[in-house]
Amino acid sequence: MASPTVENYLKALFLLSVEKGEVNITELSNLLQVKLPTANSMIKSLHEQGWVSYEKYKPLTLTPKGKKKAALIVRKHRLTEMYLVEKMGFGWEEVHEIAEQVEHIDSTIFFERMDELLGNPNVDPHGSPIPDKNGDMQQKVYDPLGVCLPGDTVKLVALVHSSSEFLKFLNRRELQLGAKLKIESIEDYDKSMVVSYENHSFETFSKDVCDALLVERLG
Amino acid sequence: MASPTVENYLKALFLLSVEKGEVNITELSNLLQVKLPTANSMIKSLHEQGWVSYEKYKPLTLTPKGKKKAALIVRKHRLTEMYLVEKMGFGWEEVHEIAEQVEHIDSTIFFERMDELLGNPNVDPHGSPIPDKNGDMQQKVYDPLGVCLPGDTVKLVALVHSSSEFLKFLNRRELQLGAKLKIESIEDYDKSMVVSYENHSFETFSKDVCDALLVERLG
DNA sequence: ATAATTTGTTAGATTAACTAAACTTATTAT
DNA sequence: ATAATAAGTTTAGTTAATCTAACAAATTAT
Repeated sequence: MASPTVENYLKALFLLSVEKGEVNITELSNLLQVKLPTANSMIKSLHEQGWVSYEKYKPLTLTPKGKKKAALIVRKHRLTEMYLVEKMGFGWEEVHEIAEQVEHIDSTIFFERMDELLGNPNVDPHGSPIPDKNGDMQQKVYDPLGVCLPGDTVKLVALVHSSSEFLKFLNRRELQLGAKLKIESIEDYDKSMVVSYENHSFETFSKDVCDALLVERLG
Repeated sequence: MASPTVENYLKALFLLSVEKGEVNITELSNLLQVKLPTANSMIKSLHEQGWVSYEKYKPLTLTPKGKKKAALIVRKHRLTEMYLVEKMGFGWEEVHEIAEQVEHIDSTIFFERMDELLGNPNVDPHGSPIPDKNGDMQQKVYDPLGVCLPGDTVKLVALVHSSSEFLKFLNRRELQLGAKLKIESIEDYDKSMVVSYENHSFETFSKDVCDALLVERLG
């Protein structure tokens, strides 16, 4: 029905609006790696097809139909990532590129079977929520590690972004989702944090890293 | 690199040349469900890109480069079918459509992992050979059940074609690859065969069906 | 308030993949 | 041998997705 290209535009609009609220065409074209006029003319066509609400020079919004469609693509993407990690033994840093392609497969039974074999997961390997079959996604709001205080004990539950560089950085430090972290101290000068977890004691994480780690307070 | 469309043309050329030797553009356009001029102009472009040898009004052949490329697409298709049946619990009649899409995924690690998890299979769920990593495919020549004689005992090892109607027909009769068949008798009038296997005694198969079942003689 | 910058739009082209219609070459049947 | 049919080719045109270049509107900074 919708081409992979159209699906990618819808997904990008969805993800941008989840993280920033408003979406403008420049951001969209950057994310999709196309030139501005390309995105502009595509937006016109998405508007004509009822996926997007659009007025010249105004920010973009998905229509309910567009939002649902987009959420279901995100669902396919995140289910695939989970499947690749859980059932095929891939690392969390390897799955994005593959899922980028698998998400466009048009087969209800394929993704339903994945979902079933995984036991209906509600988060992907990076802690991002998996929309349900109706396209509804409950976005939990977590604190970044960066707002916690010395002495706090927290559990790592999700990541703000999942670039493969960041994921490899975490791999090198053996830090995984679910890990219990204790904040030992905070360096006042640069806000870097010293934390302990599992068999890592007194690891130092920069402010940048801390702001990308989403945690749940314990106790 | 090559678009899914180009990949589909190469795969079609490969499969047609395996089963018929020569390939003409009309057959190709029928298989791909496009009009003759569409196939014609694509063939010109495949020729210019070095995938296909082509002279006006002459039958088509893949170049070695085209043949290897095509075989590796067939490899991805058949590995996927095997994976879907063995690891995801699909029936052999459900996997073709999904594999038609998955075969275009560009990811070496993905298909290598599949291959590994499957234990490097050399046939797909319909008994068709899976080309190796170099694109080499050894096509075994099997007898169709239709040439066997009363009293013969044979093993079902492959199918001539795998339309989902045919596969469902076999499902209804609980006939699977690997089944040992005993030929009880042949009806002279229409060449239909009466065979027994597993817990089915004296099932009748039409000539058409017998010619589509590939077997290996036992003992 | 106006100049500078950023953001968005339009116009004009290109490429890939497709079509219908018209035409040509090859094959087959009488 | 030639007419009829089948197969293949060319031409001209469409749509989706992209681009560059030029221009217009909106926002920001002085």
